Order: sequence, then structure tokens, then C-alpha cells
Amino acid sequence: MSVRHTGVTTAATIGPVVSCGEEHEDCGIREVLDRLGDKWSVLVVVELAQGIRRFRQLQRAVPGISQRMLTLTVRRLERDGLVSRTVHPTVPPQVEYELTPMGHSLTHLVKTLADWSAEHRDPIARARREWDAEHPGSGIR
Amino acid sequence: MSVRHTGVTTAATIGPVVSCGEEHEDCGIREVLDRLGDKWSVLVVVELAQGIRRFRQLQRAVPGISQRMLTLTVRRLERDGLVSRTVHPTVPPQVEYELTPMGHSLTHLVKTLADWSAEHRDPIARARREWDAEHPGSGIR
DNA sequence: CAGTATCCTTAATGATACTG
DNA sequence: CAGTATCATTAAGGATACTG
Repeated sequence: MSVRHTGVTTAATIGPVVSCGEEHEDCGIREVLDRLGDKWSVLVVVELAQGIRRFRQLQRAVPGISQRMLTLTVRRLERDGLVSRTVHPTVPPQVEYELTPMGHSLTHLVKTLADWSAEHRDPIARARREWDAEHPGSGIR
Repeated sequence: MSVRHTGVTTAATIGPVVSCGEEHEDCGIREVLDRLGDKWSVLVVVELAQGIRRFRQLQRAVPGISQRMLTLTVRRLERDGLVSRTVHPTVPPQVEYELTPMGHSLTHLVKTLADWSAEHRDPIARARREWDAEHPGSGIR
């Protein structure tokens, strides 16, 4: 409830405006971004959206992720209640990861993210090329 | 924009889940997250969603941000075509920042993010407390 | 297989001083 | 006011070796 629509017409602003009001500086958005904003969480969530996966399966499905980072990523997702971890005491050991209901609700958000990304990918790439051309050696990236 | 809630999604079935297929490993989502995932971008965007802001205004509106990080943040947003920067050659200098149309479209995404955050803030906090209680000294955070 | 434990490199952020 | 330039500090991520 930390974000409200306001009809603020401070400038020539048309359309819905996001506002945090005075309660918190960040509407709590940062708590989500602190999880999704890292390098691997979204990729793991997307893979788990397809179904239950074992550790090695996940690692193969997310090319480039190290064993260490996969462990850290699934642990943090588990800690947040987004992923469940089930250990089968077999030999060799078998551990299954699965999205929780809350984790599944997250996939809708990720889809929104993906849609926006797809829609603005090209414009952003173009803006970057133009900016870089106009600001050579700026060091900004 | 419209996020569809499908209720219980059995993981093994072909549902309206997020899929990247084989085209890219990340659906391009990472490109957005690489910008929004940092510590300050979202906060700056949220503030600019209220209207045009000058540099110092922005800094006061985003408590805790350093001059350096504000500069880096607005430069990167400008580079991506999300924010426009207008310099008025006055004394003292006056520089105005404003969301571009693409920047405004971003605020819809941020709102979706904020909504999800607000809705799951408490469950996540509870999940963390429980996990931490069950895994003392794990080092995970 | 599913991890831990170390060590190392790089990226991100912060603090401070200075300038047109 | 609106920055830049430096230096210091953390945090994130990667490489590799080892284990129940």
C-alpha cells in the first residue's frame, strides 16, 4: 500500500504517476530488487517456473552459473519463502527445488518485467548508441 | 501491464508460466534489471515521476544518496533514454531532469513492482525470520 | 550428486576535496 | 548549483579444491 496513484499535475504529466508519499523512501521496492536484482535469481526463478528441478539440472539450465552462486541463489530464494527445498536421503543424494505459491506469484511479476524488456529493448539500445556517440570517453556505462 | 493470476499452477503442466525458450538465456530481463537493480535508480525514477526536478532537488528527495551516485545514476538513466537532461546556462547553473516518455512507461513497471512488494512484504519477512531461526549461523543473507 | 570452504578479482558504493 | 576527481571501503561474483 505504499504506492498510490495521484493526480499530481505539477508539470505536463499525463498518465499514472508512482508516488511513495512520505512513509518510506523506497515503498519497499528495494526489498524485492535486492533479491531479483542480482545476477542469477531471475534466471533460476524462470527455470523453476517450468517445474521441479534438481541441483545439477538447475545448473545446466542456467549456463554460466557457478556451483557456489547457484547454492547462494537458491538458499536466498528459499530463505525468502519463494523456493522450497526437498532432500531425498538417497545415494547419491537428491535435492529438489520447487517454487512455492509465493514464488509462482513472482513469475507474473517477472513476466511483466520480460514484457517491458522486450518492448523497450531496441529503443534503449539505440539510445545508448546515440549517447555513447555524443559522449565519447565519458566512462559512463 | 495486466498481470493475470491463474491461481494454483501445477508445475509439471504447460501453464502460462514464464519461458525463455532457447532464444536467450535471460529473455533480455537482465538488461532492465541491470539498470533498475542498482541501489538508486528506482528511487530517482519514482521521484521524477512526480515531475521535473533539479539536481539538488533530486538529491534532497532521495535521502542518503551521495552527489557522486546521483550523478552516475541520472547519467545512466539519461544514456538509456529514460531521462532527459536540460541545461540552462544561467548563473548559478540550473539543470533539469525529467522522465522521457519511455521513462514514464517505466513507472508502470515500477508500480507493478511496488504492488508485489507491498503484497508480499510481510510473508517474506516472516519466511526470513523462520529460516534464520532454523539455520543459525548459516551466513546466508 | 549436492554441496562447503578458500582465495581472489572486480564491480558498486561511499567519503571527501575541489571547480566552472 | 551542479558537478568532477580521487581515494577508500564493501559487496558481489568467480575459480578451484575438497567432502558426505
